Amino acid sequence: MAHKTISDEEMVTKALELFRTYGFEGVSLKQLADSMGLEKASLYYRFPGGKDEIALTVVRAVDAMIRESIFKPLYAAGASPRKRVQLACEQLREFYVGGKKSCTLDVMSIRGASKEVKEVLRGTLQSWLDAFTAVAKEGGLTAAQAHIRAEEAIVRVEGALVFSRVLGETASFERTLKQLPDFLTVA
Amino acid sequence: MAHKTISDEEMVTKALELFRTYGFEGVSLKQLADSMGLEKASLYYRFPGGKDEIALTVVRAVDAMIRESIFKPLYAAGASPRKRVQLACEQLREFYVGGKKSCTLDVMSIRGASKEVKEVLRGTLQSWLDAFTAVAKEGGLTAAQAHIRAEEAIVRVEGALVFSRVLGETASFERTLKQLPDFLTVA
DNA sequence: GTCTATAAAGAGATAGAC
DNA sequence: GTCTATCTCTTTATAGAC
Repeated sequence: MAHKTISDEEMVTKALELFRTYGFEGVSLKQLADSMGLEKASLYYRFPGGKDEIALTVVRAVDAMIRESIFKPLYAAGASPRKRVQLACEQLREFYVGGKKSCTLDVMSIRGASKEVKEVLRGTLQSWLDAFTAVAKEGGLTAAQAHIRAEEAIVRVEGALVFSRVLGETASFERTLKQLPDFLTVA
Repeated sequence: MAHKTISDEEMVTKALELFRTYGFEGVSLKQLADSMGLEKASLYYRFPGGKDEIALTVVRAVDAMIRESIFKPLYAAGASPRKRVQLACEQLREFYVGGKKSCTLDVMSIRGASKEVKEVLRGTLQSWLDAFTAVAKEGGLTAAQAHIRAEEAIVRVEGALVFSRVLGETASFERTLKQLPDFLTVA
């Protein structure tokens, strides 16, 4: 066929890859179009709002993705709280590719993206906090303790990703993930 | 006078403020010039390499700044290791304005900046790691323990800054700083 | 050492053919 | 649903007056 076809899902995947690497301001419509095998104008057919709308779609997709693969299993009964955290860590490892890829909460929260994008990021982080808090409570921690541990757990993951990016290593990210199951469930 | 004058130091201060807020790609020469009260062309007189050179100057200045205000006091005898970490935390609080400002290690390490910039960031982080490790050893931790604690301490600071930025709060940053003196010196 | 003016390339965005 | 063509604005960068 003369015209390229690419599913919405693939478009979001390509866009996510670019945004998480170069940040919102660091990605141009040409880069986005090239990565999808389309012309710039074609992107406006699917995303009339341009780059802002693409970015918003991406962070919403990431939100849905990790809600499904990480937060939801944390609430699911059937396995022990510790085991569920362990599972969540495996998903985190996969999403961040062993610490080699940055977090959209980090790179997309640098000023430049729209208010809507920041609002989505805020919601994602809050849900992450809630999920970690819930599982920590179930693990036996007090409500206050659970909240603090949840916050610190996320802080460590985000910090390890920054640390890993700057030093070009992944050991700190791996060590951080290993700590989480006990950190979130053992008083 | 008809022509504006601004010291190199003030230029770097203005540029740092912009870069740490908007990231490398998010800052234009016009923004830089405006913030300094100069025309774009005037920036090229002082920084013939353009934006790349300005960014490099900024991260080098930050490196020198925190080397002097944070790392050096950590090595200075006279106070207990714990007290020295406490002092370093006060400097960190000041530099990050209580958690309201981002870290250049974070925002400038997102792809877009030059290799030289990344190399400087890497050096700054390594020196930070060394300083925290040294004080932790002095505090009584084993070499292996000290290194891990140093790494984790930095991870927590960087993570708390990201967390604070996304949620628009500063409590997590403050809590993180409060932990550091004991975390780095008590086995 | 800073300015005005301008070049050249790239950005986001739209119109209209197919 | 994607294309080519084009528009406008911004970006980086340079030339030359003062």
